[in-house]
Amino acid sequence: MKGIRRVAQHLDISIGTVSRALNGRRDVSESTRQRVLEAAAELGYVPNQSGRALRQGTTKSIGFMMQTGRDINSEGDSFFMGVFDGVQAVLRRHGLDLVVLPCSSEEDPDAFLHRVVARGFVDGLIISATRRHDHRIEYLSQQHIPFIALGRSLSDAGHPWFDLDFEGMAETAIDRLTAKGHTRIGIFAPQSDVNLGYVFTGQYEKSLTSRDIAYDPALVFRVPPNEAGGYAIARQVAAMPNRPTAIILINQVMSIGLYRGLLEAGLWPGRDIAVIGQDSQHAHYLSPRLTCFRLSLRDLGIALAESLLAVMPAFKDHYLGGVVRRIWPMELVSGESDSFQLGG
Amino acid sequence: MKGIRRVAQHLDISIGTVSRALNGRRDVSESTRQRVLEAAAELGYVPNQSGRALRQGTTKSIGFMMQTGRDINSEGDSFFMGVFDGVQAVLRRHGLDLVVLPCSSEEDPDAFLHRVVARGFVDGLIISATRRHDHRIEYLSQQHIPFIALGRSLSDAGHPWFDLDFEGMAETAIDRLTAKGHTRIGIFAPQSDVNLGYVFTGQYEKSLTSRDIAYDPALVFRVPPNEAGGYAIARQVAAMPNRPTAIILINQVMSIGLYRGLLEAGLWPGRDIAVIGQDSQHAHYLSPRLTCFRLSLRDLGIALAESLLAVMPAFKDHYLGGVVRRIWPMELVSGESDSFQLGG
DNA sequence: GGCCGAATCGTAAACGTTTCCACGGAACAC
DNA sequence: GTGTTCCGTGGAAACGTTTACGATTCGGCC
Repeated sequence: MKGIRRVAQHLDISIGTVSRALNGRRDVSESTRQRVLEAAAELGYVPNQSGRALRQGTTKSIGFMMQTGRDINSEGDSFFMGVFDGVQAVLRRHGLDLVVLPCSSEEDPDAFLHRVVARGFVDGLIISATRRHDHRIEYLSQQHIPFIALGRSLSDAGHPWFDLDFEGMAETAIDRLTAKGHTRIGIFAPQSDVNLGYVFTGQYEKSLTSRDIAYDPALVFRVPPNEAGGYAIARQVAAMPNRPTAIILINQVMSIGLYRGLLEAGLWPGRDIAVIGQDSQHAHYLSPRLTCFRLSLRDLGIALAESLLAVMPAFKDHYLGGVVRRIWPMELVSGESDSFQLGG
Repeated sequence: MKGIRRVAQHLDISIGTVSRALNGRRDVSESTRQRVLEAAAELGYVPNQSGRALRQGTTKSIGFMMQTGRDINSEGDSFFMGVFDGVQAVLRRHGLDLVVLPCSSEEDPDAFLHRVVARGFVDGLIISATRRHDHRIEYLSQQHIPFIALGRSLSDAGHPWFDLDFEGMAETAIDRLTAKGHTRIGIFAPQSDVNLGYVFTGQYEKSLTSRDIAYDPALVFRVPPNEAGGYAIARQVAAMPNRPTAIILINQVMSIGLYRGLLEAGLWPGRDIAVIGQDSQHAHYLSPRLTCFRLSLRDLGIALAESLLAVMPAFKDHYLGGVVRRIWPMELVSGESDSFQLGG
């Protein structure tokens, strides 16, 4: 005798009553509910996931699809760990569980997602590494699976998304740099279809032209979004005849490579060239100290999970009906890497 | 009409036949099998996870328990992403899926694991952040859940584990350093119950005494295993009257903090003090270049997954019966951070 | 022709849970 | 005493799948 039957038999009552007692329904007397709870605890009974899911058509778990082993994600692996912590904390409070689903580099992301959804693995989804043109968005919208995309996309199906405030960061950084006399400001732009910060490059151009500074395509560096990319930028910059006087990298890890490349070329951040980057556990230990946009990953995870709940009809208290679009503000913290006045 | 019934109806055959055809049983004619496969592909049918799991008592998925938001894991968050990639690749080839289960910092790991197991979420488990005394090991052994622990533990229940070759690293590093004249060699030791490299400290002492070098407890630094810990070591070292001439850090991220601390104190790695660390995406961009133990995370993940399969009776072709204990060898690659002869 | 075995396929039970429905009894109003 | 309501409980159906088992067909062989 296993499962719910065991505790029912132990108390000599029906399994229906046990189930009702445990699920907090009110058509069961308070005395039997107490006895059931005790017995369940004593026997270490926890409802079987498959049975419950099969019956109620809900798995009580949320999937977080990520893609491993590709340069897409080098945005910062540590990025995810912090986010998971926040997401899981919120979900637990609502009786949900977070299951992270790594799509290996050998598998097609669309096929992977299809498998996950069709198998009925999860009640809702968070997808990351959103691409500018992303089939997953159309698919999930069409299948009516509650989901939220981490990162904007051009495949806008009126779907929910959550993204960093790239516009704000571009404007803030450029405002700060131009105030110090900089006019030649280099940035990183995504190479492929990865959406990573393409909003940023758009705002970059706007912010420049609104200040009557010419937009120079040569200052937009197309490299992979990882340490190697940062290093590559430094090498290119060092070799330029008319090099930029400042560089903005909206990415957690690129500054590591950039620093190394600059230092090798004899260029000191904060003295020979200004650098603004993004905060991370590692960047915090760069020297000279990096001026960067701070980011609490856990708080971001909390907001992300709440945004997902807001598009899940099953959660009436959080449900906001339609589509959620949330932009996460960032705060600039001063370091030494941009602390000089140009032409002074 | 949903699920398997739909494709059965579509072909006007019974659901049993459909199931058999898809599951590769041989009591179904080859012609109907082909028709079933076509129809399934056309209708986009994928067996429902809950139904299948309920019936066969197996979920075809492997859990990877990790703990987020604690300093335990700062061993390197990027560590896991690479490992996941390898693990998932192997599992897929055997029809399994990897689900990563993040235990948030707010939840008790033992309770978390109990919930996962009792709910029948997974067929097997990989547990990380193994502690020296870890209830999870006893629990899983007792429940007869196939699992493997990433990291050794004193709670040795004759259970399967997988760990880095700390003995080899200690011996190699000390051999290399003593050959260059070093006798005062500092190392990092775990603070709490985290097992992180406690094997290393043991071998460290052995390797020293076998070379007639006195073991000095003052050279064993108890700090958190993250960037801040590395930084703390540097500060302590700089302030010591009789400071070590070399430091070994068997951790992916500590060297980042250590470098910063040393440089702030005017100590140059590779000139004033020797440093040996562990490879990582970030450490690769330290300057001067870090002498470190290289590690392919993906390959480690592959070996880890194969080790797990070896303790799962359901996989007869890989099953090795009893307990698996596997030590992952590491290779030292020379950098500049220890490239000087002492007293030269 | 009758019988047997092999090859295919349909039927139905089973997995563990939730939930609808019905039933019995108590309480209450008439 | 009868009817009505309400509460608590048991029984059974249902979720979607796999699989043991039985049924059917067909060919071959005596």
